[in-house]
Amino acid sequence: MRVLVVDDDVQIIRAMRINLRARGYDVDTAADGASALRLATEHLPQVVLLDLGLPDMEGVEVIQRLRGWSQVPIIVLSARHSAGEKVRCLDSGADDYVTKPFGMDELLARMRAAERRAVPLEEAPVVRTGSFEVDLGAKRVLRNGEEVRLTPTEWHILELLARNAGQLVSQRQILHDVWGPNYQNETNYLRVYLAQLRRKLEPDPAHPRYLITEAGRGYRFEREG
Amino acid sequence: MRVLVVDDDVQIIRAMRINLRARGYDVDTAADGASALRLATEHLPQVVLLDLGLPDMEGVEVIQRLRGWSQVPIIVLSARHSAGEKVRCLDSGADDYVTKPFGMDELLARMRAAERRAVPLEEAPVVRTGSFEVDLGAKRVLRNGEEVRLTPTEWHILELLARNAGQLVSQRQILHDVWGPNYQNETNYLRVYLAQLRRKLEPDPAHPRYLITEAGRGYRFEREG
DNA sequence: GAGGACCATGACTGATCCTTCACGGCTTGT
DNA sequence: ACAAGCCGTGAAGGATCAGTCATGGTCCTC
Repeated sequence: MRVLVVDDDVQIIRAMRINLRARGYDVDTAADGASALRLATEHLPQVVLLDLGLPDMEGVEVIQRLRGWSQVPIIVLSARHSAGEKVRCLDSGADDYVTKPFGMDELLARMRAAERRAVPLEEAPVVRTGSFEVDLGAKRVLRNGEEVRLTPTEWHILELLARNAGQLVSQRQILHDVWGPNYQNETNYLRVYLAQLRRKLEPDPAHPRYLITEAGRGYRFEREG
Repeated sequence: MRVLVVDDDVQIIRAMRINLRARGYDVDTAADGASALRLATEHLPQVVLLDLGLPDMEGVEVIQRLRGWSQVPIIVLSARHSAGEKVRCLDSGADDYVTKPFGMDELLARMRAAERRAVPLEEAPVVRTGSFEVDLGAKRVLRNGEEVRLTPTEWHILELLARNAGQLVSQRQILHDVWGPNYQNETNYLRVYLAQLRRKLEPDPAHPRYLITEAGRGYRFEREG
């Protein structure tokens, strides 16, 4: 669940990032309207928390430009209690308007409410190869139409590689993403799990076509065999 | 555009009725939870404005019973500033929570926001498997043409899985949806209830074909055996 | 107040998964 | 050719997770 936090106050950004991370959100942050709009197009967050009073743009303008192409829930955070501002934001397309100071619990509840009724816009993110397909939404892998059973760790690694299909993912990055920051030297694990993934997915596990090793650098998910 | 105003204060009822009428709404009013629920079923309002502190029923209960069959936007109006109350209402299914005193303009803007994103209600889908069918609209399960009796909790879990048929649903998500945010570690419950569901629905409960466990990941409703 | 339905909770057993190690092949540089 | 890394493979112990059964509690009905 990805959330985009837009605020020009570094303190707030930090506090929000910590709080939201702890609740299991992936957090993007932006300090101005332009980078907010860019990040929104790149990462497609499921919720946007928008502070008013950005340096480069009116809040209403950010809302309108987001609404130009996206239905993502927007929750406005603001210190201004002006009723007119609330009405303008809500009528521009914001979903909710919370005035500072607010409790984190309340904000989280409002985020859940917004997510709950969000249009399930989903484009089906499925990564296909010549031999199997990875359904990132359903969290499952099909090979010849049959489901392949993966363990949590196996899936975690495969998902990471598939989301970066065609690109090299470094060993450090995999270890960090899957096992956390304290396992960056356990390249052992990668060898074991990559072997298991190949055994389950590759036509000829001894000569991988899709899960490619780049010696000393990392691994790469290749779509075309 | 019909709106249902629920409040036990005659003054407020009158004021709201006048204000909303002037904006072109058709207004129903109820002074307690029971008549609110009855009016909601009879007139199918497009928005519900719900005051807390009704004489006969907790606000959360009204929300839950409405949500049992309706997706109508619910905006809670309350003099209580307690954060816990807000969280409970929002997590029970309320769309917004406005604290008194509030400006009429703000309320109207929030109503417009709620109406805007209200989904035109979907047709009741039925999820079929080789052994039974789940009627999400009628909230019941048929097996060999006969109704299977499910307890509320069993149904809640089955409904969640069936709505996401084919997709993996994590344990956390089920626990959060069914028991609330404070039960995310009670994986015990899932084991017990999944066993009960299998006993009632699976042809061979010891070897489930439709309610699939993925160890460490979650559960999956599988349509095809 | 007796009974039944439903829920919460704990204990036990079996299954699954993770970690770790050992060994051998392959590549690279000297 | 040899040594040193790096990688792939298989297997074993221990940790974690799931299925099952049993128990006590609460609420509602009769």
